[in-house]
Amino acid sequence: MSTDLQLSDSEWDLMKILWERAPASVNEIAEHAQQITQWHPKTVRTMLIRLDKKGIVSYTVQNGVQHYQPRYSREECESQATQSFLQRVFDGALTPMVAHFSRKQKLTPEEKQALLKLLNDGDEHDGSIK
Amino acid sequence: MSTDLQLSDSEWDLMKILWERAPASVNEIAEHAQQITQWHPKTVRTMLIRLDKKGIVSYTVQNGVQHYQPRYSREECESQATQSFLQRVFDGALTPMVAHFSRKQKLTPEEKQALLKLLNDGDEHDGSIK
DNA sequence: AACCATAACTTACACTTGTAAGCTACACGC
DNA sequence: GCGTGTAGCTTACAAGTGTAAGTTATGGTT
Repeated sequence: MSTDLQLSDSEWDLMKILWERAPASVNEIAEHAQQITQWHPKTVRTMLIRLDKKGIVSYTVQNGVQHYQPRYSREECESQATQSFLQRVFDGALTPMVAHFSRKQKLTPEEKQALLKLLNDGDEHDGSIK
Repeated sequence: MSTDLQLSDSEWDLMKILWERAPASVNEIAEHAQQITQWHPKTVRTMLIRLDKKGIVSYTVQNGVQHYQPRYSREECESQATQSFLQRVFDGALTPMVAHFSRKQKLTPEEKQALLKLLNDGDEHDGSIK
């Protein structure tokens, strides 16, 4: 299942809009897209058609107008993308990536706090060290 | 500077070989590549030519044979890739990505330990909370 | 019934990527 | 000097992406 879910850069931008406001007509989508990008409405439609062919979105017709919606949650797509990114760049491991960030001082104190909290919370509700 | 550095999937695989054994002849590279992929040596050459055109690798000629080498460190490329990945998928923030991982229980206890250590070490040698 | 606006469908075209094949030129061995 | 094997150069071709334009069909308005 979850056949592929490889989204291109632009597709991500488009999907983000869909996840927020689906189901939406092409016009609604194109309108919101233009607040972020320079896409012509025709471009938006083409992209939606392609996403549909790839099985990533679907549409229903309401009052003779197509309303598109994602077939996968943002979470699912994030998961796929993260996996394949980590695989590609860091050979599959998360730690080196964060290490990288840490080294480069790209972490704000707030982020550090958030991460620490996350990790500690996780510990509690998991608890096992095998 | 560092013009672009967007590497494709296959290019990453190839670059990983280069970072390990550069400078290396096409044959050496192709040989190592075949332990990982199914690439024909001609394919490897084509990829190197393209990477050269993109300014990502360079070569010197030794005994009439080209020896290729990266023009950017793996770190630099990782940095770029991570930035653009986080931007694309998580709107630029690292925390949600790790959160995502955490939720999905994808973190092994070892990874958690490593991450905690990282974050704490970072704190010490940085120390400032603005 | 005819017309017009708008939605939808079909087609286009250049660039990138994956994956090489074919041709050429030089270098070494006879 | 001539052939033969490699290294390198040129070309190819299909799928995917970015970015639409052109054409048709359909529903609402007079």
